Amino acid sequence: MARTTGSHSDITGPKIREAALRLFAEYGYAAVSMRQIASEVGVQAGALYNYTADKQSLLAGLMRSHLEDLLEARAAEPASPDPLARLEAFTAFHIRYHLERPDAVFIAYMELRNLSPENFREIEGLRRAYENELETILRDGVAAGVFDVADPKVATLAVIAMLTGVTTWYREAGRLSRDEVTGAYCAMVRKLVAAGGA
Amino acid sequence: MARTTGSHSDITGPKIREAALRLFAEYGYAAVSMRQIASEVGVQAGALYNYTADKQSLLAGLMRSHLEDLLEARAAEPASPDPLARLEAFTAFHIRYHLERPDAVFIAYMELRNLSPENFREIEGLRRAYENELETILRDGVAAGVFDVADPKVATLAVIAMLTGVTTWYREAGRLSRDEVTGAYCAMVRKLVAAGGA
DNA sequence: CTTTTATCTGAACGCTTGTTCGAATAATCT
DNA sequence: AGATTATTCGAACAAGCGTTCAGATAAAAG
Repeated sequence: MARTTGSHSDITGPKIREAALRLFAEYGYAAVSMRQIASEVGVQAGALYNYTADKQSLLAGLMRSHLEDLLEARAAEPASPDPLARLEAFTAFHIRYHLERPDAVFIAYMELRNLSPENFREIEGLRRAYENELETILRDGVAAGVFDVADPKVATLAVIAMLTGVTTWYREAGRLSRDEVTGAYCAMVRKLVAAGGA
Repeated sequence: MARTTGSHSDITGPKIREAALRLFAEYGYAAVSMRQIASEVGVQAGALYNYTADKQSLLAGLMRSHLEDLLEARAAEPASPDPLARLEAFTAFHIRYHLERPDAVFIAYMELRNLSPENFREIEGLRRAYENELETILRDGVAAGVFDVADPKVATLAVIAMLTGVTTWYREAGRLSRDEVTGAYCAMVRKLVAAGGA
């Protein structure tokens, strides 16, 4: 047997990426074999190499896509001149976006050590670009006198860690809805950066 | 050759745990082989099985030790009747303790998926016990009227995620000292939970 | 219908994996 | 000194790893 009926790269390609994403998120990059991915797609292991140069590139591609999509979606959001409004928008966006893609989020900050140095630098640059979005908001708010943040860089990392942490415990069937969680975090972030008289 | 001169379980045992901790943290549990660990210790792979039933137990043991040590160290800290003082103490303790053991911290929340179900339940219980420490502080502060926290459970998870995040970016040679970082986070946490008139 | 191209199989490559175990030697005890 | 115990080696096991490739078949093009 050889080429199978109905086979097409437009179908198999995405299937492979989806399977890899799911399996990497569940078991970790190193613990997942190419044969497992292939089996999930319904194909032999060798066929994967029509779609990726090697296992490492498959991972790097998933991470790159995730971060590029993230930046793109963020850029598509409506902007506002008001720092507080921008901060709330960022918070809500971050939580919504991340809760919708728990697998990609998990991989993108859990499998960094499995990247080659070049791939690592690239992915890290994309992440930095995203963090800069928040840092800029904080700096603008401080300059406008509506935020009180001693160290915007540290505050940026603190807020992002806090927000991303949602993905580790949020469950669809849990006590709180997404909107309730988003509201709770918006309130906490607002207090965290608030200037004295707010 | 067989038993080597100077061999003793009191020496080899800890050496194995230290090597495993370091390697698991650097490359991930699944990516580290028993032979790598053995080689770092200066021993053949078979010798490891005098100290652990299997690879999985070695990981579980490291995680258990870390969390038990954490709870023990926390219990040894002096308590205070004042919620705000307790919160500051918790924050400072958490950051200090975690910055001193980056490897153990990394493993303890990165390798949860490599645990068997029983091991997972046990480790998860220990983590919950630690989180309860903070949650109790927050609830007490709310009851005393000095904190304003809408959802103490969510706030607990948010604060811990924020604090633990320090280990992902802090570098000894970086811009800020440990004390400066601790101070910055204490200030942020204080604002995050502060009641209106604070 | 024939040719070209895209896609997949299936076998093979050398290597590594976690784990077991009898035999050997060092440390300790009597 | 002799006996016992603790500790390690070194070889072996079956299984699985990432990756390559010639050959086969489906899809698309002419």
